[in-house]
Amino acid sequence: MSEASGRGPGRPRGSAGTELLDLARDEFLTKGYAGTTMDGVARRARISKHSLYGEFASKQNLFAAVVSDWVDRGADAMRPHMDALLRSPDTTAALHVLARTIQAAVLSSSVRQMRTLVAAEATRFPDVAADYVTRSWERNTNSLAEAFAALDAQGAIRTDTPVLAAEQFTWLVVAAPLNRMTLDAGARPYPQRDLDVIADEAVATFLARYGTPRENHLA
Amino acid sequence: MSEASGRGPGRPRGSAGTELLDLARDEFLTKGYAGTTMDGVARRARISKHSLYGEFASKQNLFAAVVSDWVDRGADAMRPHMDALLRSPDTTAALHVLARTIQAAVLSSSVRQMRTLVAAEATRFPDVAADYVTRSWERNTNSLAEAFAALDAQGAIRTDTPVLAAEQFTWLVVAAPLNRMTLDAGARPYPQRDLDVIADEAVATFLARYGTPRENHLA
DNA sequence: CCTACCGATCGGTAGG
DNA sequence: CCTACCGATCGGTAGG
Repeated sequence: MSEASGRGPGRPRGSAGTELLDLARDEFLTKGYAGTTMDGVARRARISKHSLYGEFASKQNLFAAVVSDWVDRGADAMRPHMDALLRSPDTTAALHVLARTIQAAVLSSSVRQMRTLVAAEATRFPDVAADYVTRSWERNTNSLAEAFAALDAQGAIRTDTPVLAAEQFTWLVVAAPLNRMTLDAGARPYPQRDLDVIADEAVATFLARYGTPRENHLA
Repeated sequence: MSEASGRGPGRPRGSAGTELLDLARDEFLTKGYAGTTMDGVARRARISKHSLYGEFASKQNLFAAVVSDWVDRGADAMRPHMDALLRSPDTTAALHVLARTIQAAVLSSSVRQMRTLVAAEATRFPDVAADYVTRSWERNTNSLAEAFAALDAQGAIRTDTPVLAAEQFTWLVVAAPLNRMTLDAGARPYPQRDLDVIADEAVATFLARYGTPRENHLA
């Protein structure tokens, strides 16, 4: 793992593989596509540009690899949280927890930066953008939709359109703060108290529509 | 208005004022900030770079003017639609109409492109981004919140938190398609039928939470 | 208004 | 011969 673990008496190796992709990702997220230079990536990785071009034939190639690697690692981030939702005896409480989990994930600095970057370059890199949407957003939405379908079968909620319910839940939980944080990067950090209110109200609205009487959600 | 309406026998004038801002806006929206060149703007406006720098001292200055002008023109776009909502005897039907109006506005190509551009440059231009959020998004949300407060007073809906209700309504209506269209620019046009379903389901969920019994929204 | 420039820096490639 | 890498510089283009 250490970049200084040279073999033999030779020069310490620079970054490569996953470590190189992480470096490059940070450059792209911080400076944007146009603002990122191959020189800068190479310098930061302590390798020559020649070596960098040996791994990635062009800047476009590097960009696509960075986004693809990022998508790989976060594609099923929501899956582990679905079990807790399905096994909880208190669906309302479990939805409150899930709402905060989704907020933490989607509103994280890295996810917001990656969304902004991919959107900004969607015209130049339509394949990268399409891959991001399909393997990241649609995958996580489908995980939640499957969980909602299972809850419907349990009688804990009631919905015939679980995908639509999953999208409504997700956006009730994150859309307002995501919009604000994305457009107004210079603003003060979003208060946790405001996020809690939004999460609570999202669950309340969701259950007003999809809750079942026996769960007594609206008490 | 015509750019060829020279005065006297002289050379036809190039673009200036609002027309110049429109040209520059299209350049920024199409090519992004970094991809837009002052040479390109000047050439397209048929003025010299010298003249362009006479009106805007720098590229940053031009960018700020373009966004500010855009915000000026669309700041209160939703206001005229609030009257129809308040005067309609059928609140449910009026909300369906409003949902489609909001979709048409927010999902339009120009609004999506401007959102993406401002977000991409929010780090470099925090003031521009903050101005956009405050005078565009917050203003329109507040218009809707005022209308919801009036509907509550009428007994047509029931809410003690009209701003929150307005945000929930807005994002139920536009968040999912906005996310898709923003991230996946190369995709086929969003089917109107899908937008209609999303609008209808948004109204249904909204009224499940905020509707009043006497309106019989859930029949 | 235009041509002609500047200092700098870009993505990509050369020889060794 | 191979790999991994270097210093230097290419042709073009950016904002000004």
